[in-house]
Amino acid sequence: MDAGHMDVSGRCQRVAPVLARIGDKWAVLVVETLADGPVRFNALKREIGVISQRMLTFTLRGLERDGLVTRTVYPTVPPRVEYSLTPLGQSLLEPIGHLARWAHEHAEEMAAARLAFDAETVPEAEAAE
Amino acid sequence: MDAGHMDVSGRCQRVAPVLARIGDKWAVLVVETLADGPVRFNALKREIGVISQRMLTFTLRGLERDGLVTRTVYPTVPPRVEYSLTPLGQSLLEPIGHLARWAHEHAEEMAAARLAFDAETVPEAEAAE
DNA sequence: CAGTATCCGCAGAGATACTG
DNA sequence: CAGTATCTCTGCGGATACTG
Repeated sequence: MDAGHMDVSGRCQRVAPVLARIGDKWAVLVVETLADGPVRFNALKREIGVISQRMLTFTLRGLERDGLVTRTVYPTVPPRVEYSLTPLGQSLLEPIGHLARWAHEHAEEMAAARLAFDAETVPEAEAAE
Repeated sequence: MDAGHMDVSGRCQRVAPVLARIGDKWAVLVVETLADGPVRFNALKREIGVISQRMLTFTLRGLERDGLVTRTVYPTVPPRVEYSLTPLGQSLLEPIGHLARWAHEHAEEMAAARLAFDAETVPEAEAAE
């Protein structure tokens, strides 16, 4: 874990898997939803809304594998499975909070930049026609 | 930009595009490489190492569109194009720095969790055979 | 040097149906 | 309720070749 991760420009690439997790379309959403406490599978599904079972299961597996969430099964007659954040998962809330703050504060700037860029690009495509 | 982004659990989804950027396989890498100052296209390519032209161009376009980097063309005989971070792009260095810190500090924990999870899962698959 | 254009393979992701 | 299994389609991402 100390070497063999410098394949890019000399910067430590241990961050790459974390970036991948953060970039995961659903992972952050699930973590955020779990922030307030344990949530059952279908409740999670309902909260997120548009996610498919397959993706939710897949995402939860990944998070569980990375030690970010725990899966607790209550062997009741209607099966009841609760997911909750591990301390590691909770600690992740901090950096993604920073990210969310940045996103919130600069969303307009980015949107404006996009409009400006598209205004510069799209008309050319139309004019070429 | 004030409404119509609450499709998930009531949390503002303006962060989603930012998350997508961060999650972009190459975007963060490019931004980090640009942190020290303007870099030319091929230098960028060489620094990153394994990226294809297509992806580098694509990534740079996206970053430019989002107002994170600027593209400056010097009309010399051998074309010279420099990319550099905008103030917005530089401000992004902060949250991803937090993220990198977290990644660095918890990489071992995550790796251990993975090993434990796989040790729990893989043998079952082998035992079933 | 700095791209653009084209083709292709593979993984991500949704829909659906079935099980314990 | 909480998944697993299968099928499929989209689009990311790489390799290659060509252009200004």
